[in-house]
Formats: sequence, structure tokens, C-alpha cells
Amino acid sequence: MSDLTDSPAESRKTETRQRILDATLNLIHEKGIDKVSWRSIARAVNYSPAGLYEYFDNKDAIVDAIAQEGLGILDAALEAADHSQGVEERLIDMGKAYVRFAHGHPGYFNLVFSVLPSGRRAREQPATGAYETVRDAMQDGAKQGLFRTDGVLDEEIMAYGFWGLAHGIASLQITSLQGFEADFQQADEEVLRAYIRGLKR
Amino acid sequence: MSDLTDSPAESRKTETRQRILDATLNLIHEKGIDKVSWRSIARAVNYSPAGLYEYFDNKDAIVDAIAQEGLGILDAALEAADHSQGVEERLIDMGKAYVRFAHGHPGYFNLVFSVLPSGRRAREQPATGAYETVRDAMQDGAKQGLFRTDGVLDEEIMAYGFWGLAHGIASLQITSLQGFEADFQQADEEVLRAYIRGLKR
DNA sequence: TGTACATCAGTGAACGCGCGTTCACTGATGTAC
DNA sequence: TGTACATCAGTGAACGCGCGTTCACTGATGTAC
Repeated sequence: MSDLTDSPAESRKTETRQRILDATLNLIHEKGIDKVSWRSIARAVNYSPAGLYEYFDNKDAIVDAIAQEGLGILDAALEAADHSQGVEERLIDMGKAYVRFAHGHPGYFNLVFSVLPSGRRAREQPATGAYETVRDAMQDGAKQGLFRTDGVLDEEIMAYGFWGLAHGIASLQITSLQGFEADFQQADEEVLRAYIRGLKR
Repeated sequence: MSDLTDSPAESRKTETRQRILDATLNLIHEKGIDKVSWRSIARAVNYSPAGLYEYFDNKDAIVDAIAQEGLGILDAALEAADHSQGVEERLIDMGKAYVRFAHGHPGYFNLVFSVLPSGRRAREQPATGAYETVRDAMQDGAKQGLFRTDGVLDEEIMAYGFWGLAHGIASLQITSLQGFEADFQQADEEVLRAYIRGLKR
């Protein structure tokens, strides 16, 4: 993480920035993002509200930085899941990884994919990296002749649907279905497989 | 809407309640729910903040009432979409109706399906009525021998996946993909069909 | 090594603001006789 | 129909609170000579 060209002063600053980000993510987990105020962040890192301005210009800057971190984690998770043998297994693993990400980092997940509570739109094109990983796998499948290639149902749309399915079951699980007792892991695998089956020629 | 047994006084009260709900939904659309305060609702209906207490105990009560309305609309939309000939068409129509609901009523949609900004969980089991409409169609399909009936992939899981897919593409469209130029209607139909195809025996 | 000064990281008090809630109140409408 | 009273719908002022931001400040650390 620490850049070798950083002066000691710069790297201390970077560390503090990170401490602030970590504390804020914690607060988001605990209380929901709308209850997280500038002052509450300052309290969490034992600073005066004024002191925080040394590190960030405003709450949006902090939230944006956290969302970027979240995106990085998601990107990495999907890439890590992209190393199975066949195209189908790669896709299934990615779908599962997506859901696991939502469960493991609901704070990030909500931040990245919601209309932000501030009313601002979520980042411009969230998760483009992760999305491309999915689309690439779809393209591989199409190249191998695994999938239909109707005029309409191209790789882009196939990837869109897959992403939507993974996203949908993930967000249902962490919102409406939170607390439900069910073997979601198995159900998720089944429905992801069903979708892929439907793409085949 | 108005109950015939209501006294004039009671029905005036009901009307005012409705005016408050409508104004609040408007505010939610305009500014996002977290920016909607008790006082801003009062301002919107030209009441003093104190006057509102005649009609609702607090903001949560108002929001809950709106969420109930939203659920009613969604239930009705899915039921209305449930009148095509074959099971497959019924499902496709419902999926489209779901997405149309999200587009047409993003305020309701976010309210019903998000972790509420207040940090409260969304209502206990949102959209059970609408969900059951989907599951019933799945069951019909299974009864007719249209779908596989593996041990694992039962109607419940099929419905869960369908709901997740519709929910996922809907929420992507109104958040991350908002403003994108694409023929989502066609893409949605294709991916919904692909999923259903994957359920078939 | 010591001294003088500059920079840095952070403080504490203050500002004006919008919030939710309370309370005593008022003026209009409804009811009883 | 008129009068006396009760209820109703809503007001206005006040409360204490947490908020974001500013500003003059301080004490510690770093730098130059």
C-alpha cells in the first residue's frame, strides 16, 4: 500500500486517511450511511470536527473514496473467481462471488449500487471492471459456440442478464430476505445455472 | 376509496391524510427520502409542523403508509399482468410489469425494497402478494410438466430466481444504468425468456 | 550543538441552520336545549 | 331561531439538539545556519 517515494510525513498522512476511511465504513455498517455525519466520523477517530478537514474536503469525498475501495474489492473478487476450467463454471463462480461480496461487505455493496442517500447518483459506471470480467467470460462462451447467437441475444445482453440475476438475488438477500432461513447458496447456484442453461444453443 | 360509513368529518380526515401521503411521495421523488423531514412535509401541505401530528404520529408512520400503497400498486400490476394464455407468457408479462413498476414508481420501489435509510429494515416481507402471483405461475408451469422437477430446483427456487432476475435488472436500470441509452425493454424480455428456457425440462 | 524560525497537525469556541416535539392557544364548526 | 358550550383542526412560539463550517489559536516537529 505505502508508496516508497512517499516522505514519512506523506505516509503518515496516508495512514491517517486510511484510518478515517476504515472508521467511516464501520460507522456505515453500524448505523447506516445517513446517520453518519462529519462530526460522528471525527468522534470515531478522536479528532475535532475541524481536524478532519486536513484530510478530506467533505463527507462526499470520504464516501467516494470508500466506494472506490469497495469497487476494488468486488473487481478482485470476480477476477479471483474467474479461474475455473469451463466457461460455465467460471460464470457460476463469479455469480457466487458477487453474492458473497454483498454478504461480506453490505456497507460497500449498498454504497456502490444504491442511489446514494445524498440523492447523488451512484458513481458513474460502477463496477465496470467487474462487469467486464463477466462479459469477457460470456464472449468466450459465445466464441466456443456454447451459447446461442441469435440476432438479438448477444454477449452484451447475456452479460447484462447474468449481472442482473446475480445482483438481484444478492440485494434481495441482504434486504427483504435478510434473516430468512434458507439454503441460499444452493438456490443461488441452481438459478444461476438455469439462466446459463437458457443461454445455450 | 371513501368508506360510505364514514362521517363527513372522518372522510375529510381521510382526504387530508391522503394529501399528506401524496405530498410526501412527491418530496421523496424530488429530494430522496433522507432529505424529507417532518417540517418539509408540513411545508408541502401548508401546515405548521405541529398540525401534522393530528394525522400521523411520526415520519415512519407516513413512510410506512406510502410503502403499503406502493406494495398495493405492485401487487395489482403483477396480477394484471397474469392474464396471458400460456404460463411462459404470463411470467414474461409479470417480469416486464415488475420493471415497469420500478421505472414508473422509483420512489415506491426504493422505499419497498431498500434497507430503509433510517436504518430500519424494509417492511417485514415486502411484496408477498406479488411474489405469490409469480410463484403460482411457476407452480402452474410445473404442474403442466413444463418445467424440470429435479429434487433441488423446486417451484420456490424457480420463483426466487425469477423474482431476483426481475428485481436485479429493474434496480440496475434505475440506479447504475440510469441514463444509459439502450433498448432495455427488448433486452429484458430476452433475458427473462432465457431464464425460463433454462427452467424447462 | 544551539538557536530562531517556519511549517504542520490538530484544537476549541463560535456561527447560523433545520430538525422533532411540546404546549398553551384560538377561531371555526357542531351540538343541545 | 338563539344562545351556551364543547369539540375540532390547526397555529405559533419555544425547547434543546446535532449538524457543517469558519477561524484564530497552539504546541510539537522540522529546517537553516
